[in-house]
Amino acid sequence: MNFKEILMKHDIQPSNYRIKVLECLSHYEEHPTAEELYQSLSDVFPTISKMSVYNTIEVLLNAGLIKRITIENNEVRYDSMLENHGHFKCESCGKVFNFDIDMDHLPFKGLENFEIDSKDVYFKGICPDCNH
Amino acid sequence: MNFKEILMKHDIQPSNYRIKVLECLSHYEEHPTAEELYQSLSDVFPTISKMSVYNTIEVLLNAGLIKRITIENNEVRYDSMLENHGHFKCESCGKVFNFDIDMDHLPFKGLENFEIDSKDVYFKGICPDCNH
DNA sequence: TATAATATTATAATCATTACAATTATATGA
DNA sequence: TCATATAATTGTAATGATTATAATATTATA
Repeated sequence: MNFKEILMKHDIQPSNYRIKVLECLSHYEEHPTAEELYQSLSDVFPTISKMSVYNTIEVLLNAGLIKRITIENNEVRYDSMLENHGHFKCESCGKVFNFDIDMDHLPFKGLENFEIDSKDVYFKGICPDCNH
Repeated sequence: MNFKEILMKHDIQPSNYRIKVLECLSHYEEHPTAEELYQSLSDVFPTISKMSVYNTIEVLLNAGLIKRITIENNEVRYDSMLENHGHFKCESCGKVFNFDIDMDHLPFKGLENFEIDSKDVYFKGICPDCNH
């Protein structure tokens, strides 16, 4: 998986920031907030501004390479778009887990004339670690 | 359906504000923001403060009588808890529609040891009115 | 190299929500 | 009924993530 090539295929200049954000979001089970992304990138690029993080997110969102997750009020997280999956948020530790779900076979009805562009499934509860 | 009795059953004093908020949220296909709730209540109670709307929402949320919907970044909406349903947001007109979905038979796996307390399904796309 | 286009930065503004303290209304016991 | 405690409501200010805007730096390309 070469993030530089992915970016170029989408006509986006593969700047270091953009490559690094894609890389961060592709780590399994990582669903950072903009702030957490800023912290991560600061380790590698000490002079980066928070604006650059927001700009980078914006560019990647528009290209459809990443995705916003808004399970909770006041907590916007980001995720890569590698495959369809649901998100489980532990209400105890706050961690967000991916889980497998077949988005093409959800048992819904009543949207016959609607054009459905995206589907999100969010669960909340307690994760095994917190439920010992 | 008597909102006053519902509130009393949950040990909540049935103030006029609380009754009215429950009533607003029980209207089918209404998913107001806090701001929109404030506008609605202002029509009936001209002296109401926005703080009272937030307080009332908080009380009803804690009692499990209403529910937050956070489909989009920066747009928190509220919904009654009458039955399980999914939410479809039209990306053209912004309206949020309910749709039927069988939450007890979602095709997911991988959460064997997780305690699942709530499930939300959010779709986005274009509604029939906007897709003429 | 020169120029245009794009990326990055810094600063200030926005705006929904929250915090907090003061006031008002309601419930309950004497 | 009145006094007091409890809860509800209000007003003001603070918070904090995101956005807007303009200036600067970098990159691409002729």
